[in-house]
Amino acid sequence: MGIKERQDREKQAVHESILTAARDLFVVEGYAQVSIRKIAERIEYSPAAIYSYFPSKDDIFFALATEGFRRLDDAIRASEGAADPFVELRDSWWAFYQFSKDQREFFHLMFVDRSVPAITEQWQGFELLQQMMARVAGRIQRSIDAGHLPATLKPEVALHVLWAALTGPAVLACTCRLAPGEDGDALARDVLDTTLAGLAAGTPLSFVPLPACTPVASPSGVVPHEG
Amino acid sequence: MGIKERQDREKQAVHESILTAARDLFVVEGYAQVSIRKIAERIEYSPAAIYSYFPSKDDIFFALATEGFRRLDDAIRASEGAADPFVELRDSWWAFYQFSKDQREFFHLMFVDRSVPAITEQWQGFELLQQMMARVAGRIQRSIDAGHLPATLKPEVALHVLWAALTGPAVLACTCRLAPGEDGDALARDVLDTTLAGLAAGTPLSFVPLPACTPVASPSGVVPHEG
DNA sequence: TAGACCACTGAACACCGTTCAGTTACACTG
DNA sequence: CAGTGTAACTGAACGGTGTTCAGTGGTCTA
Repeated sequence: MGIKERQDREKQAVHESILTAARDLFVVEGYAQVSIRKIAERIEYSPAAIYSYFPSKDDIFFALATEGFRRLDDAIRASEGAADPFVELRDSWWAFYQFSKDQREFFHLMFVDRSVPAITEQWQGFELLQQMMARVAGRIQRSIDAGHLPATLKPEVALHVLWAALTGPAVLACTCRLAPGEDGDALARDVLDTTLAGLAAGTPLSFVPLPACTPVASPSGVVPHEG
Repeated sequence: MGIKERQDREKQAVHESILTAARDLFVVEGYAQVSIRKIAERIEYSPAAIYSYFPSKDDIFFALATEGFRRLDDAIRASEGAADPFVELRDSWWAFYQFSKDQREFFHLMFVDRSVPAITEQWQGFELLQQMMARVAGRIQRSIDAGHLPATLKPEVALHVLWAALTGPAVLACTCRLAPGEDGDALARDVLDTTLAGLAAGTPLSFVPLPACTPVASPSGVVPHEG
């Protein structure tokens, strides 16, 4: 009874072809330029057919964002191998930044675009993300063990700090917000080295309340994040 | 001969009302939800009338982004006053982060949204931006003079590093990319303190070439930035 | 072979940004 | 005051968007 299998295979093939068409279009033209009709034309189906495979356009790009995390994982794993654990840690984050340049549209989808919903445990790429983070956290731990970073540093805190700090220059480059003539690579490198130096300096993190900061009343309404 | 003046005033009033309507709509609903037709309905003009005042929708939001820089400037100036120059410097960047939370949609327009074109010297807010940067650079200089930061540090380099690093947590919060349950404020504070500690540690910046990093061939095509 | 199922289509809906011919109200000129 | 020119403004349209839905046609099942 291979009929069901063949049908499943065929469905899967169309499913894949939609993703391939969407990827091909958005990698060169960006999210905003990709329409359901263009995807449909490319795979030689009617626009309506796509809705048998994905509930909405955003779901197609959510799937691509998930693929983006796999690609990022590959890039970070490819940066393994340096003898010095601290150099290897630095390579991880340089790979993260390089990913934001080389896979610009994927990066935008994963970290910038608001039409991609927030990260939750339910998301199918969540486990991969955790594995990826665990891998980098391992490199941080080895740097601690080797004495490059203070023993008081929690790897997961350092991980988030590095992640957030490096996201900055990556986003600025990705959204063309660098000052005219500014060197994005130099900026990213400076941010990376400064953050690593700051972590090495052993600043207490996530514990001290902010002293003497300008008090700002923040309206704490729940901000829905675009439908 | 006040006729021309009155007409100019009236034109200016409509011009303002368009910006006001656009601002009111996008502050609560976000850029994507604001349409020319909604703005037109709000100011009780036909959609086509708006094109007598702004060449395109993007130009309306470009004007609002410029206004956003004025608001950011206000927020940073309001953070002045701490006795210790290093605390005042820290307050500047905390104000920057708070701005990204309190004026979420403005921040998004200014630093994240790709439909806002790249910053150039021709842009009318460029001078304000430079003044704002000079003000913060002055705070950095005072921190150097007071011995909180090394004398070898170039204020403008430190400025860009802080800017880029703080943009990271702000963007992650703004685009809902924080891990479930993650405290955005704590992350921003950690990034800020780590970066300041890194700068204080006197890491050489913008000079050393990257040693032992994974070589990545970057396709250096000019990436046009969405029409 | 009859019937069920389901992938798929064509047409439509309600939007969008933008353009343009044409109207209308107003200021200036003779 | 009458006529003219100008510029603001409108209504309708164009070509696009994401999405929905009734209907069709082919394939598999009983």
